[in-house]
Amino acid sequence: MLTTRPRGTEDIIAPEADVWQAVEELARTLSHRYGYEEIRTPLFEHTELYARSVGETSDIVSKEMYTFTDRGGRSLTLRPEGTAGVVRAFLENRLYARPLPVKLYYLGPMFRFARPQAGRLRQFHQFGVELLGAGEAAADAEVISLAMEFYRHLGLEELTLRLNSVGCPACRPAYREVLLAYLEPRQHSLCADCLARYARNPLRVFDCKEEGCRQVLAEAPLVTAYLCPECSAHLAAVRDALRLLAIPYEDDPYLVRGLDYYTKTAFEVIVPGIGAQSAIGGGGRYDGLVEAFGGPHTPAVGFATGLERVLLALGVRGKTLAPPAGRKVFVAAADAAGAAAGVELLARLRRAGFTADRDYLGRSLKAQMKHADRWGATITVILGEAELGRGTVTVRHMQSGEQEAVPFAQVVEALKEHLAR
RNA sequence: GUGGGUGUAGCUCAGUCGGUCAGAGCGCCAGGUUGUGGCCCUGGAGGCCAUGGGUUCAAGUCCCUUCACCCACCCCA
Repeated sequence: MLTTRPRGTEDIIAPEADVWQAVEELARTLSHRYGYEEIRTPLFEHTELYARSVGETSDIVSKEMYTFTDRGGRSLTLRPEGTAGVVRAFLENRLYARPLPVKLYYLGPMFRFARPQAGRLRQFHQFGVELLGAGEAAADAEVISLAMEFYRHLGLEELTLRLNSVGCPACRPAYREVLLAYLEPRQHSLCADCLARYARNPLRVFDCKEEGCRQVLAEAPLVTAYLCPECSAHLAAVRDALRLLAIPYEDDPYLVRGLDYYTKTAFEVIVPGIGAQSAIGGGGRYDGLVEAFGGPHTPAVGFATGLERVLLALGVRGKTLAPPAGRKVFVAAADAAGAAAGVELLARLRRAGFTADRDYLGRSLKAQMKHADRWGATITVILGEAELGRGTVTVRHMQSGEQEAVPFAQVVEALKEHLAR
């Protein structure tokens, strides 16, 4: 156990770590471009926060939280998702007093205690945005637009955007009754899981893939048919806005997100080929959450995407992000005198912005050359008594194998020219 | 929480009906070059064959336990 990482966690090591950096950089760049600013909330919050926002009956709260008691006897929970913490911070820091809407993005680890499988870890990473203080359908469309742009920049294709509305406190309760009335005489056809859902959160029966349940659902009343005029108009407006942005989508009346705080818009992005967990991102509107926490009425909409799943999708398609520009210089020493002179040269190269390294194992020149090659040096500078006697260094271009003598004092300048291209 | 699969060197894997079975390729280190990488040749390091039991004269090789990983269900990112 000493050398084994906890189940469902991963070490991210180069070269994969480079891909992570590229993806994260894209997330930040795009967010800023859309006017979002970063928010860094704690990795753990009071357990109560999640219980009251995500919902007691949700799977996340009922069986997936990493909850612990600290030494002060408080119940804390490692964040299972980002929205609750952002909303808490929005209120605690009185961000509602800032010019609305407040646009925030976050990037970091989330924790959920579930059995790991393809695309599912116990510690995973999300990039998400929250747009608080805007109730217009255009806001929903913007959030979706940012999400789709993120995927597009990464080169992900074959994505499907699924769209639905889950109603609001004005219409959902009534629909819930209608649905319950429909399901009640058909309980015998439902699977065990759905019977539990029927009792706790009937909307989620729509998630079921069991044949029996699907047959029952085929005739079931759909939430979209029972939306109040406001929700109905909102959904239509979101569709219009998406068409205006030329973002393709599919209406999915069966899409019901598992978190209690969603109202109106719910959406999900699906990608094929990454296993059973094909949703790489999702989000929706939560117009009542801020108010439920005692804040001012603040309609809001957000989105989050799982970075592990994004990387999976990238890998599946063999897409690779551009590697960092090669400016790697290795300083090799032919002898002790060269090694001494190389120390100073190495420092100069690094100060000039080069990625530069040398040998620290006292290895032969041959071994140093081999190491330089494996390391990916574009240029190796060779130093020895012969060069020092002439006041030069030998610059070897690793790809072509060509070498030239460059005056010791002008090495940095010469390499800048060589590697400028 | 449930089900299925897997677990031999750093990596990918061979190991036949239990009896030289502890191996290969790649990688790593070194030598072949006296100051020079990529190809080639040679040599070397590295494994309580996941773990703990059991069966047997004898077990990576059969049986069971545990753990881990993978995949699927649940659910979601």
